[in-house]
Amino acid sequence: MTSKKMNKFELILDAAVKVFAENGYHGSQVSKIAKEAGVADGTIYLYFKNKEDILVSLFRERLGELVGKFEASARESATADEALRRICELHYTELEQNPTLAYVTQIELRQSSLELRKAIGQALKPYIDLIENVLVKGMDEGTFRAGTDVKLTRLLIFGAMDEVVTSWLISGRKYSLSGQIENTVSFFLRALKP
Amino acid sequence: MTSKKMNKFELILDAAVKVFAENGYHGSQVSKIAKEAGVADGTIYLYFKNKEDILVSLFRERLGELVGKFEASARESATADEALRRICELHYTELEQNPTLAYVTQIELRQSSLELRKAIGQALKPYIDLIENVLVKGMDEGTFRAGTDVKLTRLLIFGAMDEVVTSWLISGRKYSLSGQIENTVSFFLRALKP
Amino acid sequence: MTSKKMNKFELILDAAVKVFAENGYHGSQVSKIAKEAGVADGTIYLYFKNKEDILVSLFRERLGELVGKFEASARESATADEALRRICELHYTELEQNPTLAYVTQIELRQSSLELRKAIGQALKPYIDLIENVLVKGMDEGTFRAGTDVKLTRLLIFGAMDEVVTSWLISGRKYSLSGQIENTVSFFLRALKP
Amino acid sequence: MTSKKMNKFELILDAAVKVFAENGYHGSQVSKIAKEAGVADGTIYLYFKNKEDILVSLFRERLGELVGKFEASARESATADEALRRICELHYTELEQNPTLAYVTQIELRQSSLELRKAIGQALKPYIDLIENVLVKGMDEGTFRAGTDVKLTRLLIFGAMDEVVTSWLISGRKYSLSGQIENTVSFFLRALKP
DNA sequence: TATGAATGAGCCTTCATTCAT
DNA sequence: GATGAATGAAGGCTCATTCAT
Repeated sequence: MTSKKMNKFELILDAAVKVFAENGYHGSQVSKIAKEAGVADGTIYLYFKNKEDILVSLFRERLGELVGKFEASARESATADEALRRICELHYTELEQNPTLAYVTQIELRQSSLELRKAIGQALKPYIDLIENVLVKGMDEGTFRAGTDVKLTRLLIFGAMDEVVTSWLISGRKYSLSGQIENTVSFFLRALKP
Repeated sequence: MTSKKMNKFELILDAAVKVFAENGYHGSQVSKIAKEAGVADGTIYLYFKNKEDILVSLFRERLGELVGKFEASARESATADEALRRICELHYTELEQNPTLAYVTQIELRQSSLELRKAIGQALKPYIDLIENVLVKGMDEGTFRAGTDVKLTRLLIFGAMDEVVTSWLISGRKYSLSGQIENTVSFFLRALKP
Repeated sequence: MTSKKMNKFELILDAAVKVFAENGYHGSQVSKIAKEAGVADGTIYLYFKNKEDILVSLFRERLGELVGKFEASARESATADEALRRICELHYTELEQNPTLAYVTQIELRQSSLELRKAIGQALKPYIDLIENVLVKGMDEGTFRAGTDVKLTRLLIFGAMDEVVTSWLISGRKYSLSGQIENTVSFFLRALKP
Repeated sequence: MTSKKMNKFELILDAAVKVFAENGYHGSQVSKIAKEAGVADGTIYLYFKNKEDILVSLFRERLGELVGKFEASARESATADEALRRICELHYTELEQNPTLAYVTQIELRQSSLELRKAIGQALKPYIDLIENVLVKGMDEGTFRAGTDVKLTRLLIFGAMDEVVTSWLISGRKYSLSGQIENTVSFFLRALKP
C-alpha cells in the first residue's frame, strides 16, 4: 500500500481538500477532516498548528507545486509571447483538470481572515513575480511595448484570468475553461504589443 | 435631522458597514452591529432575515447605488472608448474615496458561502452587463474589433480592475488608486482595438 | 414563588455550591451547574466571566456574609477573651451547620490556581484582620501578653482552627466540631495570657 | 556519575518537583515532566500508574524523608519541650531551605481531589503521630498539662505551623521563616504548660 | 414596533494514556 | 525496558436567534 508509506501530512492535506471543497472552510469541522483522512482528531494537531494552518499549508503545498510547473514552463519558452501563452494555458488547464483544488483555491481560500489573505498573497507572490519577469523579458525583446507599467500590468493579467476561473466555477463549470485560452491570450498580447 | 426620518433599515446598514470593515464578517457579532446602530439585538431581526441577509442587503443597496452611477455615466458617454474610460474612472475613484466600503466589498464580502457568492454575483450582474453593453456598442461603432467574445472579455476587464483594487487595499493603500486609471484604460483599449 | 423573584445570580451560585461539593471543582462541568440551576449553559456567562469566576464569586459572596457575622459578633463582645471565644464558636458552628459550604471552602476552593488562591486570600483578609484587632484589643486591656507578635499569632490562630475544620471534614464528620470549641479556645487563651 | 546509577524513578520524581513547582499540577503536562526528565512520555507509565500517582509518590518519598528527619530529631531530644522546639525548627528551616519543595507541598499538592487529599493525609500521618507522641511524653513528664486533648492539640499545632508556611510562601517569601520559630514555639509551650 | 434576557447547539483544542515497534 | 506517534474523549465558551413583555 502506498498509504502505508504516504505520510500523514499529505494524507490529511488530501482529506482537507476534499472536505473543504464539499463544505467550505467554515462548514468543515476538524473532526470531519480527521474522519476523511482516517486518523484521530488529535492527530491533526501533530501536523498542523490549528485549523487555519491546514488551509495555509494546503495553499502553500498545492499552489507551490503549481507555481513550480509555471516556472518550468516559462523557462522552456523561447519568447515572451510564448511564455505568456503557456502561463495562461497552465492556469486554465490545471484548474480545469483539478476542479476540487480549483474550488478550494478560488472559493474557499478566499473565505478567510485578512491575516490568511496575506499568507495567501505571499504564496502567490512567486507566480505574480513570474508574470512580471515575462513582461520585462518581452520589453527587452521588443515584443511588448516599452514603458509598460509592469507592477500594474501583472495585476491586470492575473486578475483577469482569476476572474475567468472563478466565474467558470460559479457557473457550475458548464463550459470549457481551456476553451477560453485562445481569446484570453490574444486579449493580453494585443494589449501588450508595441 | 435626517436621522429622525432615516429608517432603521438604513441605520443598521450603516452600522454594519462600519462594523464589518473593522472586524470582518466572522468577527462581527450581530450584537455589535446592534450596539453601533443604537438598537436592540432583536430589532435587527425585524429588518433582516439573519446575519447573512445583512451582508446581502448591504451589497445590494450600496452596490446598487454605485451601479446606478455607472449606468448614468455610461449613458452620458458619446463613444464606447469614452464609456469604458468612465467606468474605470468611477470604479477606482469611488472605491478610493470610500475605503470603508471598498474594504467591505473587496475583502469582507468575499468571506462568505457559495450561496452568498452567488447572491453577490447577482448584485454585480448589472455592472457586468453594463460592461458587456459597452463592448457591443464599441463593436457596432467599429471602435472595438469585430468578433470580440463579449462574455469572456467582460470578465477579463472586470477581473483585472477588481484585482487592482484588492491589491491596492491589501498593500495598505500606499499609493494612488486613481493614478492607475490611465494605464488600465490604455491596456483595455489596446486590447480591444480592431 | 420566591424563585421568580430570586435573581439568577444567586440561583446559579446556590447550584454551584451543591455541584462543587458533590463533584469537586475540576469534576464540575459548567453544564452540570446550569442544569442544577435550571438555566441554559449560556446563561451562566451572562452572570459570570468564566468558570473560575463562579468559584471566586461564591467565595466572595458566601464568605462575605460569614465575615459580616464575625464582625458583628466580635463587636458585641465586652472583652478580648469573649471576642476570641465568639470567633471560634462562630467558625466551628457555622461550618458545622453548613457542611456543604464547609466542604466547598475547605476542600474545593483550595483546588485552584495561585491566582485564585490570592483572590481567596483577599476575601479572607477581613477575617484575619478581625483576629488581629482582637489581639490588639486584648493587649490594650492587659488580657493578652504585651509584645505579642500579632502578624504571626493571627496566622497561628487561623491556621489552627482551619486545620481542625478540614480534618473534621476529611474524617467524614464523624464527631462534633462544635464540641472542639472549648478546648480550642482554652488553648489559645493560655497561649495568649500575660 | 550517580546519574548513571540513579534510577529512572528518582529521575522522574526530581523532574516532577521542578515542573509542578513551575507550572502547578494542572498546568504540568505529563509530556513536560518526561521532557524535563529526559525520558519518553511512555516511560513515565512504566514507573507510575498515572499522573496523580506521580504526585502521591512525590509526597510519599520526599515527605517520607522529612518525616524521618523529624523522628530522628525528636528521639534525640531529652524533653518534650525540646522535642516540640526541634519539630518546629525543622518544619520551618527545611521548607525555607527548599522553597521548591515547599511550593509543591503547600500549594500544588493541595490542588487535588479528595481522593488524593486522603493519600496526602496518610503520608502526613506519621508526622501528626509524632506530634501526638511528643504531647503524650510531655504529659507523662509533667511538662504539659494533664488532660490535654492530644487528638485536637496535634491538629492545632500542625495547622498553625502549616498556615504560617503557606502565608510566607504566598507573600513571596519576603521575610525569614525561621525567624518565626521562637515566637511560634513560645506560643505552643505557653498553651501547653500545666 | 421594540426590547434584551435567555437560549442551546455547536466546535476547536488539549492531553492523559496506550501500544506497535 | 524504552520509545513517541497516535488516540479520542471531554468541555469551556460563543453567538445567532427567539420570544415574553
